[in-house]
Amino acid sequence: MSEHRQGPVRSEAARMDVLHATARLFAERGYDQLTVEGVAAEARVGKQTIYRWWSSKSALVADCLLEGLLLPGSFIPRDTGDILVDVQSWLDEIFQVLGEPSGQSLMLSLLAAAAENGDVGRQLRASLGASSILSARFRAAVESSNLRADAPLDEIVQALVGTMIFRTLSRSEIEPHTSERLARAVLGEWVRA
Amino acid sequence: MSEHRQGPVRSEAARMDVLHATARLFAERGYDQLTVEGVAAEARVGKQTIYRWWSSKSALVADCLLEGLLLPGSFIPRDTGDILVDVQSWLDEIFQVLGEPSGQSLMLSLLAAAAENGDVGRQLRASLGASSILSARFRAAVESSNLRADAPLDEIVQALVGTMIFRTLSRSEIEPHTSERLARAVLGEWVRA
Amino acid sequence: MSEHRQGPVRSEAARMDVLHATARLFAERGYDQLTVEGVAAEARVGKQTIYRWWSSKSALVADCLLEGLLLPGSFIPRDTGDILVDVQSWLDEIFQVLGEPSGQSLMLSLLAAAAENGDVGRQLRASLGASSILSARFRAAVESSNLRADAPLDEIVQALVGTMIFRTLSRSEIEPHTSERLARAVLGEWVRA
Amino acid sequence: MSEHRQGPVRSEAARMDVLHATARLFAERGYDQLTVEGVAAEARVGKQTIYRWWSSKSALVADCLLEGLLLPGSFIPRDTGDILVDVQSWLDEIFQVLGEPSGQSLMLSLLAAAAENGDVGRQLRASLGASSILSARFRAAVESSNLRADAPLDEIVQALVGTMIFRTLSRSEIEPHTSERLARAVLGEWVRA
DNA sequence: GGCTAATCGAGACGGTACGTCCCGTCTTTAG
DNA sequence: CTAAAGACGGGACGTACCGTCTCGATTAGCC
Repeated sequence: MSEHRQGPVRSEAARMDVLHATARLFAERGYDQLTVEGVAAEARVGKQTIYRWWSSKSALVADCLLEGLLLPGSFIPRDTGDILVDVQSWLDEIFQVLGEPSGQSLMLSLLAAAAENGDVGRQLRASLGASSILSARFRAAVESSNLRADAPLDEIVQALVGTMIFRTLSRSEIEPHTSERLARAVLGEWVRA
Repeated sequence: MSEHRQGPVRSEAARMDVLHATARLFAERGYDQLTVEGVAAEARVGKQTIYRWWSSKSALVADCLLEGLLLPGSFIPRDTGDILVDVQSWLDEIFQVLGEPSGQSLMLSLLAAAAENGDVGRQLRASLGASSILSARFRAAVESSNLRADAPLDEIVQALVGTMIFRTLSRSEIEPHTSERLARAVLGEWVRA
Repeated sequence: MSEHRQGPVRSEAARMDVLHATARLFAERGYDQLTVEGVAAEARVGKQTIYRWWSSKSALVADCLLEGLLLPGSFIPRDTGDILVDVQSWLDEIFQVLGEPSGQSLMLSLLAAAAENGDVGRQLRASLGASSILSARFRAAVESSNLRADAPLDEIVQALVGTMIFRTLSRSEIEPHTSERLARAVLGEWVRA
Repeated sequence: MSEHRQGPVRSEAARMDVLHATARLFAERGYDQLTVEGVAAEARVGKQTIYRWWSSKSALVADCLLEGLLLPGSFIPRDTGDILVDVQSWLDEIFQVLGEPSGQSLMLSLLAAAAENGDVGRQLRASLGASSILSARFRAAVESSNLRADAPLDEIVQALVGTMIFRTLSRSEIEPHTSERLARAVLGEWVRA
């Protein structure tokens, strides 16, 4: 009854080879040095096998992101009971990574990919935005009355992540107390003693 | 005694032709469709004339940004005396522009250029960050005691601009009351009745 | 005792579909535009079905030639009793066909195929050379004493056919009286009053 | 007054590098193994430099032929005073070369190129046809009354060369006395004691 | 009737070469 | 010495086919 397709089926091995090669080269050389030809060579795969399933190099990157091959295991915010402190140390950790050249250039590459390709952008939102671990921490804080129930959680997350992105793009140096000021600026209003 | 140079000096006409051509093509086709060859043709200029004075296409874009050829005349926040209201309407205006395809893709192209080239990024900070008109409005609000004197102005500006950038990159739809919630999230703490 | 095979035997339908598709595409587009993939599609046959039975596209063409699908029904020389006249009008007919673009390009394609593949070349010899209808006419002329018994028939046929091939390859225009001069040049010696 | 073009002029060095590389690869590997990419690599030249000046690989071959880089110094017929003998030994020499695999495959490659590209074909005619050294020998024979004045020289040359081509394409073995029979078949009529 | 093996269509696979676009450098002529 | 024009060596693009392989369905002979 069902619709049957004849012929060979997509090779999962080839698919993963391509994605791993993409991730490897992306991390090594960055987004704009990434080439489809290079990925094909690294993955020992025909170029056509890439173009058959992905429309462009940015689609490759989006898919890698989806498979979790690009971002290191998310930064998990601590839970000391004090949301302000936890967000501060979360920001510190991130600024730490973005302070290193490799961390910075990985982020810039991701942003370049996101600027070029909507799927990468949306994927990035999924990783860093409302559905992220940070969001979960905020919801927990609301639960435990550490945050006011009417706090605009999405906007707060976006403001924090957006600041990181803006600072990365604008190559801002990290000054002392940045995390503290930022956390207080955005969260201060909504924290309960 | 002094160092004399023979021959004609740099042609200002050629310089502006190049920058205008860059701006035109950037706006029309976006950053990654922009090519040095295309700019040279559009400006009716030899390629070498471009490479003599600029190091890459991203340097061209950075220079255009500096000359104010890319961003439409800055959004000037109103001054009704109520900073919260003024920031809200400023955000509304911006979200309006970013809601249109042309505004969105101009912004995405700028972000792509900034991700690729530090000068563009720093230039972007100069246009949108601490030295921006929005910052000036905040300082005025502090002056008039509409904002607390200890408000972390830079962080606030970064949070607002960063949110815009994050939402653009992640292709977020603009929902009603976004501006209101965002302004309150970030400014609430620091506004004085 | 004998070697037995199980399973279905070669499909004659598929075989003819392939050969007809080859002949059609060969005539339409010429030899070097001919592709195995195109033949498979035109014949609605899997590529493997072609590769199972033929080793290359030139083998396909050789087979078509063998089946008589490429050359239009051979040019049959008249028999007026005067071999010189008959050869002349045979040459006229052929030069006529080779004068038209379609005839010329069919011939050129055949020559390309023959240059690439020995089987095609040998097949061409079988069609045009010693075993051809022209040869038969010569033998008849010898029989009826219209040609000397010691006439080197093979060399004469080769000289006539070879001239046609050379003129085709070199894109020579056909001038008036060519047939007459050629027939006399090659045959004159051997004709008997 | 005259039309001046600015800018660099075609590089003669690059031109000759390309042609020599083409000739080398053509002789080594034959026409259908010849690739534009391979020529570019061998000549250490950008592909675009080839495509800028030649339309296809067959145009490269035609140009090589024109520059005399493909055919070994023409076979020069002897002049013993007896045209029949001289043509015979000329044919022997050629059949000798075409008997060797390398000579045969060079010829087949040339024929393939000629079948594909009219310029190659016309060039081949210039090298082997009416303007050839063989033709000159025939004219000398007419001069010295060794050949009848009304002998159709062009047709005779074409018949001889055409036979060689046909025999090459059809992979005919060379039998003893072929040259003799062929020379007599085509020339017999016109030779004077 | 069930089993085995070869056929068929379709088409994914690793590759090679295509012809084009653009890079950044170099070369030429004009002013 | 600058400028335009544009040829140069090079690298990547996205496409077309190559010849091999894998898949599910079908079909012919054998037990």
